[in-house]
Amino acid sequence: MKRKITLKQIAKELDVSVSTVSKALSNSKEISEDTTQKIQAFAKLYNYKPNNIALSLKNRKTKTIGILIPEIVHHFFSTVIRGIERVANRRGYNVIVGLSNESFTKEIINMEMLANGSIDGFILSISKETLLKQDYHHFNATINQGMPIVMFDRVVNEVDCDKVIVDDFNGAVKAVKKLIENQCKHIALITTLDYVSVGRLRTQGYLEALQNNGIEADSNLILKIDDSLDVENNLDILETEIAQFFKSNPNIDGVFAVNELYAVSAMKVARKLGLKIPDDVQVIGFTDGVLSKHATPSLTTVSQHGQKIGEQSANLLIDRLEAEDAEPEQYFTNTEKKRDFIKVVIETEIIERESTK
Amino acid sequence: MKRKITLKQIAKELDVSVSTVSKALSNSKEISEDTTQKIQAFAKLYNYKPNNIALSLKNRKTKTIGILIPEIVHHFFSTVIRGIERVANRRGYNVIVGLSNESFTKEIINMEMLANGSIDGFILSISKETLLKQDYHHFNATINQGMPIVMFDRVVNEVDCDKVIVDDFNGAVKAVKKLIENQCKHIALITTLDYVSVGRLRTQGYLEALQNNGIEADSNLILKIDDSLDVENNLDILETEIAQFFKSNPNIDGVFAVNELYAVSAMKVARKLGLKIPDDVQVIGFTDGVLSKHATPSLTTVSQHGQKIGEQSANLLIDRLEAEDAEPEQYFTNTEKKRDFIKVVIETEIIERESTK
DNA sequence: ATATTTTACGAAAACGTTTTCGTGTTGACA
DNA sequence: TGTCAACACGAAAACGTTTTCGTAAAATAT
Repeated sequence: MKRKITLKQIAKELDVSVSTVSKALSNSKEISEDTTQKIQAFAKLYNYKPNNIALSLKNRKTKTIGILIPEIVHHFFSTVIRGIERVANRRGYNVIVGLSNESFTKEIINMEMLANGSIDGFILSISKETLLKQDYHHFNATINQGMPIVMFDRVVNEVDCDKVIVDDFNGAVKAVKKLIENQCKHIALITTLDYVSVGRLRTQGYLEALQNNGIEADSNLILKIDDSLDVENNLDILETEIAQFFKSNPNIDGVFAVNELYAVSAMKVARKLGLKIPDDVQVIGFTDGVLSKHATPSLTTVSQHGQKIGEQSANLLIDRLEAEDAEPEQYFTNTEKKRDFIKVVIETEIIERESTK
Repeated sequence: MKRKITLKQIAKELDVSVSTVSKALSNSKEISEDTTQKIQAFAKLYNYKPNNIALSLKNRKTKTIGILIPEIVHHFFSTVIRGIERVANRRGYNVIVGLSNESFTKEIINMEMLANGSIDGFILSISKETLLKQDYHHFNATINQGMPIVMFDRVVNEVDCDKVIVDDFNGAVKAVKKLIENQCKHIALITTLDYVSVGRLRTQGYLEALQNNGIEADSNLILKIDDSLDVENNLDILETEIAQFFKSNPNIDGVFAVNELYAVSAMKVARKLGLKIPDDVQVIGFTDGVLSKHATPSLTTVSQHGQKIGEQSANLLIDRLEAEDAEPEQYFTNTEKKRDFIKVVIETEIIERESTK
C-alpha cells in the first residue's frame, strides 16, 4: 500500500526542486524539454494527481457545492439533487449533501459544519421548522461571510439571494382550470397547513382558478392536513381524514391535491367508497413522482421539473462563484459590480393520465 | 461583507503570535489565564471557526465520506444515503455524493475526482456497466492507495473490502415460500438479466424455494426483463411484455418480482386481464418503497432495510478509518494488525399487505 | 547572591500546492 | 573580451492550521 505520491517526493527522486516539478507538470516553458519529459514520465508512472485539499487551501476555493435539504428520501428532492450534480459535475464541481431532516437546529449545525471552508456556496431548501420559526439569521450570517446561497422551492423573502422556484400558483390554477373544463362542479382541495409557502401558493392558485371561472369557493371543500406529523407512517390517519371528508361532502366530483400522496390517498379512499375514477371523481395531484406514474389509475399531475430546478440552481450558483472570481477584487465596494439577485421561476406542466377525463 | 477571520488576523489584532492564539483557543495551559480570556473573547466576538481545509491538510484527513451510487432518484439508494448521513453526522463526518449514472466511465471519473484528497474513504454500489464489463481495477487501485472502501448491495468478490449486502437469496426464498404456503401452484418469476448480482441471487432464491417444496421449476414461468433500457420511461414495453407473459401462461396464480416496479406492473396488467388480486393471483415484490406502500392493492414485499444498510456501511468505514488512525504507524508491515474485511448481511423482512392472502 | 525551575510566550516546521522573484550559466553580439 | 539577453532552474512565500522546541523572564530554591 503506497500512499499517494507528492510533488516533493517526485522532486527528491529526480533530484530537482519542487517548483521545477510543478512547472514541468503544467508544461511551463520555463523548464527545458528534457526535464519536462523526464518529470512527466515519472509522474505518469506513479500516477501523480495533485492533492485537492492543498489546492483548495492555496486557491481559497474548494470547487464543491453544499446542498442542504430537509429530506433525501423524497422524489422531488432527489430529482433536484440529480440536476445539481449534473451541471456541477460538468462544470468541475463536487457536491456535498447535508440533511436538515426538517429540523431548525440540524439545519444550522449542518450549515456551520460546511461553511468553514468546506464549500464555496450553498444550494438549499428551507426546513419546515425554520419556516415555522421564521428565524433566518443563519442564512444571512452565511451570506455576510461572503458565501453565496441559492434557495430553491421553499424560499423566503427575508433572505437576499438567488432563488429558483416552482410556479406553484399557476400550476394550481392550471390544474383546477382543467378540472373545471372537464365539467367538475364541486372541486375539493386537499392541502397542508399554511406555513409551508408552497402549500399556501397552491391553495391560492386553487382559489384564483375558481374565482376566474365564477365559482364560489366553499370552505367545506377544503381539507387541510397537518403534515407536521410524519404522514408516511401514519397513512391510516390520513386516509380516515380523507374518508370523513368525502362522506361529509358527497357532491365532490373533482379533487386537486397539493402533493402526490394526498392525491393517491384520495383516489384510494374514493374507490373504497364506491366512487369510480375518473367517471365519478377526477383527481389531479402535484409533483410528478413514481406514485403518480404507477398508481392505478395513473394520476394526472402537475410536474415541477425538479431536475431543471436543480440545474438552474447550480448554474446560478456557479455563475456567481466564477464571477466573483473574475473581478480581481472589488476596487469600489460601493459600486458593487455583481449581478443583482434574481428569482427564476420554473414553469409547471400538466401531465395527463388516467385520473382525469 | 467581512471574510471569515483567521488565526493570523486575531494574532495581529491582539499583538500576540499565531501559536499563542491557537493554544489559547484550545485552552492550553501553556498560556496565561489573562491572555486566554482575552483571546477567547475576541475570537467569540468575531465568530472564529477554524478553517476545515487547513485542518484537513494538516491532519491529512478530511472527515468526509464519499458516496458513489448509480442513481439517486431511487427509493432504495436514497434510503441508504439517509442511513449513511445519519451516522456520519453523528460521528462528525460529512458526506459527499457522486453519481455514476450506471456508467463505467462516470464511475471512474468520479472516483478519481474524489480520491485526490477530498475524502477519507468510499461507500459505494457498483454501476451496471461496470458489472457487465467486470472491470474492477479502479476499485483496487483506490484501495491500494490506502483509501478504504465499503461496498453495499451490488458487491463483487474480486475486490477485497468490507461489504454490506442484503440477504437477497433468503429474501427470495422467504417470499416464494410464503406464496407456496398460500396455496399458489404456479408461481411466476419476473426478474432481470443475470449480470446484476442481486437479480441473480433473487432468482436463485426463487428456484431454491421451489425445489425445497418439491415443485419443479418451469422455465416458461420465468420472465427476464432487459433493464439495460430505461424502464421508467418505457413503461409500455414492460407492460406489454408482462401481458404477453400472462397470456401465454394462464395458469399463473402467484408472482414473485425482483423489484417493486415489476411487481406493480404485474398487478396492473393482471387486473387489466380481469384477474383479481389476491384472489386469482398473489403478488410479492422486492424493495419496500413508496410504490409498494401506496399501490392499490398495496403490495406485499420483501423489505431490504436500506437505512440500516447505510448505517452499517458508514459504521464499518468510520471504524476502519479511526482504527488506522489509532495505530501510530504499522511497525510491522507484515503483521498487519487491521481487522479482516467482513461482509455484513442485512436480513430481509416480509411486509404483508393486500396483494397476498 | 546564585542556581534552578517554572511560566508564558514566539519561531518555525509541516501538510501539498502554485507562483513570484532571484540567480547562475550559457550564448550571442559588439 | 566585455555586455546583455535568454534560458533553466531554485528559494521562498502564501493559503490556515497545530505542534514541537527554544528561550527570555519570573519565581523559587539553595
